[in-house]
Amino acid sequence: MAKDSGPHRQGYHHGDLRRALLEAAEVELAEKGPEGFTLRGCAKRAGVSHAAPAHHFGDVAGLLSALAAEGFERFLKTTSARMDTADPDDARARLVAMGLGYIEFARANPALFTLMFSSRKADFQEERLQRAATASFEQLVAGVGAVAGVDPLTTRQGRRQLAATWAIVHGLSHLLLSQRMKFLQDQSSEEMNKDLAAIVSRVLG
Amino acid sequence: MAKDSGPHRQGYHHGDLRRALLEAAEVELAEKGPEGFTLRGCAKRAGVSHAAPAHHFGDVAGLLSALAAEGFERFLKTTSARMDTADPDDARARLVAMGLGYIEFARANPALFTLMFSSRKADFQEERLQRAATASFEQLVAGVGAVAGVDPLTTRQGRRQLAATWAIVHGLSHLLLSQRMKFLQDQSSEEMNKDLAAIVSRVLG
DNA sequence: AAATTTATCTTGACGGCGTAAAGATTGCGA
DNA sequence: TCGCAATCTTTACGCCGTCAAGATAAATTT
Repeated sequence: MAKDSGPHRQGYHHGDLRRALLEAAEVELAEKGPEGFTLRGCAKRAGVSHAAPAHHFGDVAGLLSALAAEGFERFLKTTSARMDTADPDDARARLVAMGLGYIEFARANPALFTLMFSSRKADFQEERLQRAATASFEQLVAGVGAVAGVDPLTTRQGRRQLAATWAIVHGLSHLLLSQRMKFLQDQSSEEMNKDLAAIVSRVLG
Repeated sequence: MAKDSGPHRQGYHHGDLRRALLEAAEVELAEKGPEGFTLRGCAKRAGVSHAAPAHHFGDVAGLLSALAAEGFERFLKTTSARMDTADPDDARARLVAMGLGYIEFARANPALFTLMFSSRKADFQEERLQRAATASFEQLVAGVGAVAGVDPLTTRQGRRQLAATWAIVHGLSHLLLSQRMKFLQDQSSEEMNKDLAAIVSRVLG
């Protein structure tokens, strides 16, 4: 009687509802935006009752925290992959590449990025989320440290360099996502990417 | 029978409910955050029924749009006042001052700033909001133009300078508001302000 | 293999939300 | 003064998140 979808869902029990709900939540987030997101909508997408998510995630904050944690894990993969395309001996080029990966992730996953950086709907005390977010931060610290030659957190100049690096890539990401940089976004995609690369490498240089 | 609060509210009619609702909305926003904000909460704060706001603002988006418009108007005043504390002949110093005013406003009005820049709950097609936001943008363009010597929107280098300026101050504002720059915020307030000034003036220099 | 426990999901209910419609009250112009 | 328009309240609807209780399936024990 149950309509199978994939290897799971053979009736009353789902099989891997946790995974299905996370995927449904990402779609819900992308389609409705972080403000229109609803738990019941996720349940409907996953084909279960509105109260089913509670058992796996407790409440809506639990689901969004898990999704945000996955977001940071994927975020780290994206920036790492970008870094590895640069000359391994050129710390500055690697940091610039990481920054461009930061912006790339934001543009490719706007709703997820917003959840990760512009929302209080996720609980950043939750362990997995905290660890994933910290790992991304530490990658940034290491990247700036490789350029500066010291741990940026230990010196005043290092902290300033760290803050400037983070702020420029985060500011560009956030302003692009909120559609406020029309003067950049009205251009062709290649032109804009050239501008972004030029801006980031100038500020980090 | 009616409990007077101020010169208005003499019974069934309020007197200046529109103004009272805007003030209530700002308090509601500051206390509950942009996510916990409710229209009924605003009405309760203003001492009217939950459906009263509809007549003045239509729906919740109308109220938040009006509040965001006021936010941008105050924002422009803040940045303008900051600019005027700098040497009138030093375009760069004036731009840096404006950027620090940008950050200052964000820190002084976190919930309002979030509504203005990180929310889709306001309708940016609404005329007054659009005009107020545009005016702030134009001030930024003029400030960068005064440093560059040309209209930044007309040249590639100008657009990059404009984007970098905006991104650095906006990125710092947003990351500070979301409590993610602990390595800056753990310091004393004066130390942090010195860092912010150094970062902004270095990027704009 | 049967019985029992545990995990998973559904159903139903509650209060709070935004909003629409209809009624009550007041201010204002004719 | 009378009638109209503006302002506010009341009531109602559907949707939301969450809780509690029940149904079902899987796992474990005997």
